[in-house]
Amino acid sequence: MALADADGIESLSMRKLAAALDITAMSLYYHLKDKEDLLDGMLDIVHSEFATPSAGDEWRAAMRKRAGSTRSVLAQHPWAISMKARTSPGPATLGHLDSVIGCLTAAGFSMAMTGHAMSILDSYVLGFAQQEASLPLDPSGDIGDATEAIMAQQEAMADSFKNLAAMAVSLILQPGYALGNEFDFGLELILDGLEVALLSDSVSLSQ
Amino acid sequence: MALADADGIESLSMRKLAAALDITAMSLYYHLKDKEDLLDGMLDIVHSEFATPSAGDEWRAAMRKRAGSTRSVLAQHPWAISMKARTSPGPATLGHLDSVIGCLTAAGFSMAMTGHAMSILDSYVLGFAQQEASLPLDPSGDIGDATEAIMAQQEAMADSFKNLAAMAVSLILQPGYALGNEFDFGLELILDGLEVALLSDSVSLSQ
DNA sequence: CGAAAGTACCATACGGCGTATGGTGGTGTC
DNA sequence: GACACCACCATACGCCGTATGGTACTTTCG
Repeated sequence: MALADADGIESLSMRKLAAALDITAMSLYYHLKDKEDLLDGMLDIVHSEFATPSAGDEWRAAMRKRAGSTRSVLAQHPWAISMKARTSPGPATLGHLDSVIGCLTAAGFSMAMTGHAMSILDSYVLGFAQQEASLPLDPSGDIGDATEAIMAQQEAMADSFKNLAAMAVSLILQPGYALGNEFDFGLELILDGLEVALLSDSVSLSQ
Repeated sequence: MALADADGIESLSMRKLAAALDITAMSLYYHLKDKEDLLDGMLDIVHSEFATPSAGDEWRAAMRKRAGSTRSVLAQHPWAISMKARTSPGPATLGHLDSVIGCLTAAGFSMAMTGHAMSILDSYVLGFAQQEASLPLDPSGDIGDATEAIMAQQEAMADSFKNLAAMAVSLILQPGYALGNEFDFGLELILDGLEVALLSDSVSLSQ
């Protein structure tokens, strides 16, 4: 994982991993079935780093914490993002999901509504992490260094893509703009929506 | 793209692509700088398949159409999902974004709110597509074939992951459950939230 | 006309990859 | 003292992306 964080997942080879461990490539195959097996294990470790709700947590706070930690963990291990859509989950992955379901049902969510909530939250956070990872931002989230590169394309865009150009100058290039702010907006919007859905859900159940 | 759709992106090599075109691998390098160049081009074509809002479209309908078409296009080209987070957008990508910005600002969204709306919608749809692609579902979205495999793990899970097991039997394995239904729930929740935000946005602007 | 320039393709080769096959020496057990 | 097991390794095969340096054929132009 240190190698993948430093040089990118595509440059992690069995030979390089072995060299970092002072053994040869083939020795790895005593411990691992194949490279897939290695990646599955790495992904499960990533899942173990996500904040997991404890029994009794208030659901909104728990989901906020989970979303935030997921985002920051995935920012630290960007290679995990595209792998998250991987079949064959490990124990950490399953345990994490289990706690989330427990938290939501304890808060009064029906099983169907729990499924809805997890689907929308997970999709949002995963998608956001992926978009965030694709931007040439420094870790602060500030647009910083990229500004000049964008300004260079600015003239070419002004003709063909007027709206895009307008957004660039009046929003994205403004000092203080950071994609991180967008994350909270969307997350709160979703949590608000879920709260409403939760209310009508429990009403319909109690009738 | 046909090759990537059929056999997966990881099995698309310059040699195989060349063979499919009845030329040799090195001949491709007359037309392409390198393999990255090829992938960038493929991704831009995918972007051109997304439904793009026309001037004057009602924003909710336009965003619904865009989200739905994005989802189905990405389901058809699953390899594009992990590539979507790719720097160096092509003309189709930029043109698409431009139209979306135009649609939202025309509907009364401020530039900041347009940014919020695009961020949350794009994150949600992209994340959902990624999760959808990772599930072993048949194209209908029905759980179908996977049921037996899940049932086999069922006993092992019942002990360690009680909530997960409960969700499996009472929700996911129920006949008629399909992940596709989750998509619409989340999308409408987000659109509702944006509508509320749009109203308070224009109120605060008119004051 | 003939030469130069440009276009589309190709043969060969290099270093890297995942991993199949078949070892090797050290340790613990009965 | 025989045997099994553990952790590691040497060699080799068939892939991969692509650097280098061609080759025919067509178009352009003095």
